Formats: sequence, structure tokens, C-alpha cells
Amino acid sequence: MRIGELSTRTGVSRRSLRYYEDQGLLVSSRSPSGQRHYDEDHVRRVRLIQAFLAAGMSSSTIAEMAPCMAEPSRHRARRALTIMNRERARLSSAMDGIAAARSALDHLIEDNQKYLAKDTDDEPGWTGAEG
Amino acid sequence: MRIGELSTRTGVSRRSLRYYEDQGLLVSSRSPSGQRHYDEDHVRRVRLIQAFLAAGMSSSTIAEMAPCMAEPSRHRARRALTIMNRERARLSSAMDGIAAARSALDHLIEDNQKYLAKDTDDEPGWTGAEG
DNA sequence: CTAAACGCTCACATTGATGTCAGGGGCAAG
DNA sequence: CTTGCCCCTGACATCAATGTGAGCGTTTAG
Repeated sequence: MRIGELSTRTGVSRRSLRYYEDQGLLVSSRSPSGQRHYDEDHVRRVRLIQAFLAAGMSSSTIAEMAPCMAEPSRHRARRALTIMNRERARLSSAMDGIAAARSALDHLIEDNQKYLAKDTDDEPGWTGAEG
Repeated sequence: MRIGELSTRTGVSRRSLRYYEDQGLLVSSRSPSGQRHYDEDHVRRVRLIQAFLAAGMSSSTIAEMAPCMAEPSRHRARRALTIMNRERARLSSAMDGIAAARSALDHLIEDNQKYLAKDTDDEPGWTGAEG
């Protein structure tokens, strides 16, 4: 398939797909006239890239983890493994951070509901002191 | 305390603290000469702002949730509540996304370790097909 | 009083993924 | 051949939070 179809199938813009290739995240075979051609593997690959980007990884990080254009080698694999473990830790602590933010938000929601339940027009007085 | 102390106590740069004020996330009392002064509540507040920003909220979203400069009113509170619930859902789905990315990463790590354990120099051939 | 350390505003720079526009070519159907 | 739709590259624009630096006032310690 060409880039337009890959784009509609993955929901990722043509622009972004070319960008991924530019960053070494995605390879494509080119037709004689230079048009990019893809297969089913590329669809999965793009989905994975999206998942990683959405999780806050930078494209260069993803590129370092993915032996995508370079020769596979023990050295490279060990390097990738280091980065993967670093990123895994980052994702875990990002989840913790989001969980903390969500719980703080829950307190705010509760306070706000209490405020709305009251009849007097009192200060909710939000400073975060209640968390 | 003045801005420098708030900065060191929260780990947030002076620049960012002024930016927060600019965006309506933080209020400060000013000395006659225009210098910002803060108290303990501001420390908590800044920490909360940081938690929200780190969780991927935009400053305008935080501003909408926080009746910080505006008069508290039922209308405002209801509006804030709507946004808070929207954001809560966003945070939850962000956590799901990160969890999915982390699990994909775990597969990659495992594959990579298998590759490194082998003695032959075989293709790891990563396309994401294994997830 | 002076100097160091701090604060103020204004304004321009940066980063990363993506949008958008321009100018030009590729390819199938009528 | 022309029409229409797809593709190519390249370049500039965007957003959001933050960095950085200039130019100038303030507070504090000696």
C-alpha cells in the first residue's frame, strides 16, 4: 500500500509517517518513481510507534530502542536494552505521577461538590492545602 | 518569602513561577516596589500545579479548574466541575495508554534478552509483530 | 555608602511533533 | 491528452513551557 492508505489505516497523518521515516523509526520500500510502499508489518509498527509517542517517548528514544535500519549486533542490543530499562522506569514513574495528579483532582472534585451542595456563597478557597 | 526562595523550595524556576502568574495559576502579593511575596500556601499550590503540568494538563486547563483570581460562584464551580471530570477521564486513559506502552516495551525487552542469550547472530527483526 | 545578590519587565530562542502551503511529478480512466 | 487524485520534497508555522539575556530598580550585608 502507499502512504495514503497507511495513513487512513493507522489514523496517522502522511506528514507524520514521513517524519517517522526521517527520524529512522520506519523504513519503506520505494517504487522506481520514489513513492513509498508498505505492508502489514508497517501497520503494526506504526501503531507501536504511536503508543510509544503517546506515552511521552521522544522519537530519538524510540529510534535508539528499535534496530530498524542498523545492523543487529550484540553491542547495539545491549545498548537498546539499557535504554529500554530506563524508559520502562520512566513510564512507571509517569504513571505514579498521573495517579497522584488524579487523586489530587479527586479531592478538588469532592471539595467543589461540597461547595455546590452548600446554600451559602462561601469561599472554596483553593490552594491545594486540603490534599 | 520572595520568588527566589519559592523557587528553591519548589524546584521550579523563577521564570516558570512568573509564567504561572501570567497564566492565572498563581497569585502573589506585591511589595510597594513590585516584588512578589509568597507564603506556605503558595508552596503547596506550586507543587500541585507542577503535578498537574507533569500529568500533561495545559496551563489554561489548570486555570479553568482553579478559581484562583476569579470570584467563586456557582456558575464557575459547575463549569470547573465539568472540566475536572473531563480531565479525570483524560488522566485515566493516559494511564491506560502508558500501561499499554509499558507492556509492549516489556515484550521488546524480553525478545531482546532472548536474542542476547542466543549464541548465533540472528535477526531480532523487530516490527512489533510479537505484541 | 557600596557592592553583591536579588527582583522586575520585555523580548527573543528552543524543542518536538505536527500542520500547511508551494511547486512539481506519477498514474489510472475517460 | 486531459482530468483528478495521489505522491514527492522543502520550507515555514504552530503550540506550550521554559531558557536566556538585556537593561534597570531593590534589598541586604559589610
